[in-house]
Amino acid sequence: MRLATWNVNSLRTRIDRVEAFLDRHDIDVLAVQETKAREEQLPLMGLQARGYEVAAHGLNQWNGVAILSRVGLDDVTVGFPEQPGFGDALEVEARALGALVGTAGGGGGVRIWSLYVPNGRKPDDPHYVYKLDWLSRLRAAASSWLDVPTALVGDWNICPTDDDVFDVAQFKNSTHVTPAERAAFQAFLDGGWSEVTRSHAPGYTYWDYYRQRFERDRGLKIDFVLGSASFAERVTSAFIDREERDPAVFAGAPSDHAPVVVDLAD
DNA sequence: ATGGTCGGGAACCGA
Repeated sequence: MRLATWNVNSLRTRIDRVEAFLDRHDIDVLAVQETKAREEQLPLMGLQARGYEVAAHGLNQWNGVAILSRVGLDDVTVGFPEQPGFGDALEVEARALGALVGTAGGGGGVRIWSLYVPNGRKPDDPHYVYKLDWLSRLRAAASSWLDVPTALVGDWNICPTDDDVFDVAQFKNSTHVTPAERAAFQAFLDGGWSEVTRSHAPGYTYWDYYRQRFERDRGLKIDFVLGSASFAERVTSAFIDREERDPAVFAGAPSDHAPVVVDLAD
């Protein structure tokens, strides 16, 4: 089974590229972030023609995540109902989703969570506290799935090491690199999760749109796949599709994130 | 320290 995660920065704007990406790499399950689309706005025709269905989708006022799959789906759970939203009480918290996805061969399901970890904005912003609290709640919620094949995939908005930042000095007053955020990420690893892409696919996964950050390879590594033990042992390879981020390779504007692809043994 | 570029949705906010 081939799994991918990709912050697409608007599914509607990017749909042609998403479909081409699914075709190009023969993807079975795609976890997407920043869909920026309400349910009724999802561009489904081309996806359904390719055999994909939306396994899960959730949206709050400024974001949205989804899981697209062409393999059997089962027992889909959506949302994080115990999680309070940030700010407006009417805001729907739905930036973490879980879906149980059965493998095509039938040999046991894999749980895929499509995550958009809150950005944090600035270390002195209330949203930063919210980010840390959100991660703590996610870890607690996901811990019960450590004993089954589970992957927490998506945009973590954390650079776990200095090597994951093009210039850590530029981030001295910024989120993504603070000790508290790194400790929050490390807590997942200490708790039994394994990051399964780094060893196969080193390098950045995100480059800001401005100042030609991609062309100069001044990026961040913030998109990760954390697997439970029974998921991690099935991972055979992984790669970052840098071409998808390269403005010179494909038609139309790229997302600011590159997709990360993971292969699983049956 | 600021600004640079995107996307959404129609003025700025979020990243």
